[in-house]
Amino acid sequence: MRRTKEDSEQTREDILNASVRIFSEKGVSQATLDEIAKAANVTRGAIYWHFENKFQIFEALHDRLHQPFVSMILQDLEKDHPEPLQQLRDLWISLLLELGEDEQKKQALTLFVIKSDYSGELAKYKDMHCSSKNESMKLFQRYFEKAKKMGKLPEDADPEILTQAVHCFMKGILFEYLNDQEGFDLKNRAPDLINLFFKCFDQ
Amino acid sequence: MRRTKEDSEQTREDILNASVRIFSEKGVSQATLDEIAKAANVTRGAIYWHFENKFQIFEALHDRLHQPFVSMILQDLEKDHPEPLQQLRDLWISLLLELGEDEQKKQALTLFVIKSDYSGELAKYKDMHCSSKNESMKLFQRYFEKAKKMGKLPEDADPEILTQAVHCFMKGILFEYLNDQEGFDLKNRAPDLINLFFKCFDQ
DNA sequence: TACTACAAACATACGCGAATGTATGTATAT
DNA sequence: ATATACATACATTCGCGTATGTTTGTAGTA
Repeated sequence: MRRTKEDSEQTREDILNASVRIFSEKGVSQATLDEIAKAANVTRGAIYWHFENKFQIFEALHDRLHQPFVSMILQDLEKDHPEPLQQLRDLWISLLLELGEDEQKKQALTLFVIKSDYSGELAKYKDMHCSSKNESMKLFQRYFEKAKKMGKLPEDADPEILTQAVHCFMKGILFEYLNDQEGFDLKNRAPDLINLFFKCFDQ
Repeated sequence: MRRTKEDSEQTREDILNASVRIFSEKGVSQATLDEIAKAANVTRGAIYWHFENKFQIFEALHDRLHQPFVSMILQDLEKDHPEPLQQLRDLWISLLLELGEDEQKKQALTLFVIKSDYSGELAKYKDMHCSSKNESMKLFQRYFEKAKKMGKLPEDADPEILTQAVHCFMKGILFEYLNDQEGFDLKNRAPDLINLFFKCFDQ
């Protein structure tokens, strides 16, 4: 049996990695702790040592995904790009292209976008997820506000509506891609789709 | 106890209506047959009389939603509208506005767009759902093909990509609205969002 | 440095409730 | 009279949480 601090931390990571895989495949409510344990090469005892229950794992996974995402956008916003709309467009294209290469991220996004219906026990976490979404939406809105201040947008353009539109579009792309990864040629289609959408804002 | 044919059919409908409500609230896998039975004022015995199991109810609900939708679009396509893009835009706006008034439809869409993750036992129905989606996407594509033939679109415009874009956008709007109906002012926002998107295609 | 005691880090075993499917009972329309 | 249209009763399974057992790192002591 292993018992050093590093080993323990590794076990925790193993459990999280197994969980995101199982959760994304079967949904949180359909996944069993025994299944996760087997996938992580531990027993349910180990899981209960590190987490209170299935939903605490879910919460831990959410943090692991969301926090880096926010700080990444914040970092991108720091740059004083001369064309904020182009910057946002490029950000989304690269995000989608990176996603196509990162199995872990795909699993995590599948979990939080598609497979988590936030009902029953998960309802408690809906607010958490909603406020995360609003947080990142406000960040995206800054791109449009920047653009408007720089005169890159029509006078009557409403940054809030534009943000909502982009957000819906991206959510839809993510949803469709994650739902049918083979049928959706992300690598070739993502740039076209995004470019098409951002043409709305030209002039 | 009731036992005429009409009563029996009414019981079946009661079960379906209760199911779509419970399913949309808690997700298919979290919903129990006992809960559905109570909501329909019957016992589990009645459910097992009319359906094999929970998933047969799910399948029956899918048909009840999808078939009218397809025939409605087909009917709309029959009209020889001079501006197919405008026609599609108006179709979507009215679809969304009607949705806001129709609690049953909201429940059904919530079920099939958000709450059904098609994993586990539901995996069998993913293909069914996917082909339904492709079927309606091909119908939407016809609007763009019409428009292109009429010279209402640039030469290099690809109807398939346009269709995919619209589809992603609409899915995103639906998703966001259904996920947070109070936070999303569908009645006021839907026209703005759709109009914004369709401006991509003007010239 | 070696020895001890304790607690960390799990594994194993147990009991429980909840949901499912089926088997059986029953009233009534036809 | 019989099959329909259910209601009721029963058995089984499955997953969860907890209680308990076991091993080993590590801190304290001398």
